[in-house]
Amino acid sequence: MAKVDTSLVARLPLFGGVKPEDLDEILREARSARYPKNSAIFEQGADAQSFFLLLHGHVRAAKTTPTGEQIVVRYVAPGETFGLAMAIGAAHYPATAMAVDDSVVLIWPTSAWPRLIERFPALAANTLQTVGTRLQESHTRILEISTQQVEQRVAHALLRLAKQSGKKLDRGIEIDFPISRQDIAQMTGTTLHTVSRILSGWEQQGLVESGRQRIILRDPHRIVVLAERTVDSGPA
Amino acid sequence: MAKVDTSLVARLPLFGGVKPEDLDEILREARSARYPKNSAIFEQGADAQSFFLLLHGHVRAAKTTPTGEQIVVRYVAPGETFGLAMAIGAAHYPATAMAVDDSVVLIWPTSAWPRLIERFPALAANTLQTVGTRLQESHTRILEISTQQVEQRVAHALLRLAKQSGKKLDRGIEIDFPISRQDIAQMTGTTLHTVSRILSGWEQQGLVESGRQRIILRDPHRIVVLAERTVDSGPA
DNA sequence: GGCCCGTTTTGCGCTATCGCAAACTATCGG
DNA sequence: CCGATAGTTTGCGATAGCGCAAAACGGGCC
Repeated sequence: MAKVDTSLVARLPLFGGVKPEDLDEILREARSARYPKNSAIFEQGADAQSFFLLLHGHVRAAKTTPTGEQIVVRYVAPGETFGLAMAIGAAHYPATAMAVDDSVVLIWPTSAWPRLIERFPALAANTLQTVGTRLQESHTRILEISTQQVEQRVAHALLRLAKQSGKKLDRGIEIDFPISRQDIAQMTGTTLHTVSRILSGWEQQGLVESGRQRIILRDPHRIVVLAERTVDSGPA
Repeated sequence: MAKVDTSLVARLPLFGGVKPEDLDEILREARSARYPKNSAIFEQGADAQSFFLLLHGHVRAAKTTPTGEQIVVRYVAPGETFGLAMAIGAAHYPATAMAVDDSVVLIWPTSAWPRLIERFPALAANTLQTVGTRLQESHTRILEISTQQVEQRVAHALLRLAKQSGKKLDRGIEIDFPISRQDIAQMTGTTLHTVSRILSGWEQQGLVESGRQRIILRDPHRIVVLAERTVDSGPA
């Protein structure tokens, strides 16, 4: 049913070690769907009926507290899976997924997962690998929130976004999907006000160029320096 | 070689869906070892030559920054695995593991993992599950550090420790391994001073009873209330 | 072309929490 | 039994970052 080009997805880590003909079979179980910019893909707490592979676009996964505050768990880039609640044995999605750009995804029913990993054990191994990597990143993030100041955390966050979804311009590297100050605040455990102040400062120093939901790193190297700078003071 | 009683480990989540005779085979690949209190099991950055299953005792996994600050990634309770670097495709341990109590572990060589999961796919599925669960917990922790104040975070941390490794006393619930103010600070992203102040306060209110590396929750219910309390003020 | 709405910027006072320093106190080894 | 050591408590000043409020700014829509 899915008229997805096999060759496009064959190289993804998820399918490493899977034979081409098997890949066909796996893909046959999926359907594809398009989500317009700013549409919800699934909501935190909803039944985890499907899991997803992002083909085009960008998806924001965010977790909300009972009192309404949000954090951005991650931005999903093309080629990555999301909504893997079932792999971890959860009946409900632990976060909300929203397309931040027009996005195209492959969708498998959660119910297909047990059969898939039984027939294709490499899937489980590959998924374990990516989930494990995310766990590590998550720990790194905890380490940063716990030990660094806001400016450094913002620097790290932007550098990561640039690496994951940066678009090379001659003026610098642009994060190639819409992202607000608020979003960055939710990635770094601070407020949009503080992020705004920081970016304003950086803009004056020529480190970044930014506007409405748009950020260009003009001097990535100096931002790296900022990110690694130890707490103590600047020039005496 | 391992003279471990099969029945003791058969019920662990890791071995769910594994036939008893297979379990024998798996265990034959492991050796067991004893680590005295405060001895290191592996160091962050070292070659990930083994992975572990904790049988008795308690292990602290901590991550260190280049500048020496630490955070506690988690406390490992009996029956849990740790040091799974290979499952996530890492050649080196991303954290340091230390026995906080005299501990007994099963040790498999990392090199055995690929073969094990090939022969026993349930192992991969089970591990995926536990790693996924840890990922979720990790996200919850980020959410807490980002949105709650220190007192609430400490409350949550203690409640979790109590649930995971609490020993029922008639005076309350005791966390049944040695844990310092510093440790709790490293779990909650604060300083030992702040933790000390908070616990002192709680002690006066009869919420806890604590001493040197020892904490008893005397009134878990009221601590739950504290943990969930929204930021704003107390009684007017 | 003008209006409306979501985003961003910025000022300002406030405070939770840190950081340092110093005193105190269990616990363990001898 | 006593001293050394690691952990804990507490005071006090400093401050990074928050929270509120208001203004400026785009950009798209009609």
